[in-house]
Amino acid sequence: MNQRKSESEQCWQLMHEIDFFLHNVCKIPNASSLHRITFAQLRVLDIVCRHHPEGLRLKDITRELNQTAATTSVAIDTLVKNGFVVREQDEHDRRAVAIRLTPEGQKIRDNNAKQLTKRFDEAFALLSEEERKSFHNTLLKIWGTFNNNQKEEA
Amino acid sequence: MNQRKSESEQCWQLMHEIDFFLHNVCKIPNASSLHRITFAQLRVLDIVCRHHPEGLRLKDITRELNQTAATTSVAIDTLVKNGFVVREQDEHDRRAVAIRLTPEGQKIRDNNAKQLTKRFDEAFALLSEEERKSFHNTLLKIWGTFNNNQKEEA
DNA sequence: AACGAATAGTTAGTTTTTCGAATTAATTAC
DNA sequence: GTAATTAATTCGAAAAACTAACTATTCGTT
Repeated sequence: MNQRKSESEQCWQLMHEIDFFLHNVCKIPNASSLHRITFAQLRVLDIVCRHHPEGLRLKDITRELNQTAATTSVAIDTLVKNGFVVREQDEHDRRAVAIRLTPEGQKIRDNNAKQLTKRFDEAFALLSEEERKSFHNTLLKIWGTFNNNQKEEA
Repeated sequence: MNQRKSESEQCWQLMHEIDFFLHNVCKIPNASSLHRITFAQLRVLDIVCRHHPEGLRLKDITRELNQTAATTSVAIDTLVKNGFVVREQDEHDRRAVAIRLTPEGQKIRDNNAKQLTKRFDEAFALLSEEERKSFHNTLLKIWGTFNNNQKEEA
């Protein structure tokens, strides 16, 4: 007989498992297809791609990844080294850099995203548009709660 | 008017969000003391905990993590070093090791689970009954999809 | 206008995570 | 009883993450 668990407990455990599955979904068996890029790098590339062609600042990428600036900076280093993005001076603020996608970066991103997206589609196929939206909203709400609590503790 | 996003794009974003959510919410800020454990390590500890007190073999952990044996071995190294698990000889197969939780490891894991549950409780308190149920159902649905897919592949 | 505070980003040093390949030891198959 | 397989470890290397210290620029206040 399975022991009674609170709804909260069930939920975070489910999220744990889903997160784990998601990362496995991202492991493409035919590894040659995840061409010359790791999943973490692809995520950065994806963020930059969504802001093509204006580009965006390192600060913004850091926020979207919810990571430290140092981590992002190093990640960008690798992407620059591989020729997928470029660092440019921001016109308005000379402290800032603008990260922009190169044609090569765009190509890599499109190729890889296509394959991953296909797998995601299957994974989320059972959700209706409405369900996804509602789920998305609740996630944001919960996240908001956590954020507020954290600030209070600080 | 906000531009209509493709279904794929929404799924991709949902995946980013779940991942982001987990990695931030499940980072318990009280990492001050000896009770320091990373998210990846907690995942291993969680697997071992589910097989307490019999323990389980490195091979099994590797499969559950969907990772290489080398990766798992190194992860176990860290957990052993911190006193959260022990390596023991398997009785039936002298090549194999049995990974078992220590009381200290159990404590860490329980403590973590308790805090996470508390966080979700707080967040859920601000949601309506309906919202909570819908969220839970969606989680179950996604989880179910992944489980089915895995079985098919096997 | 000038000073200090705040912000953007980089660099250095460390630890963790991951992989592939090589290695050791034990077990299974024929 | 030898060959093949399996379980786990080790090594070398890269990526990813963090903190802390640092440079350069901008903002804010007086």
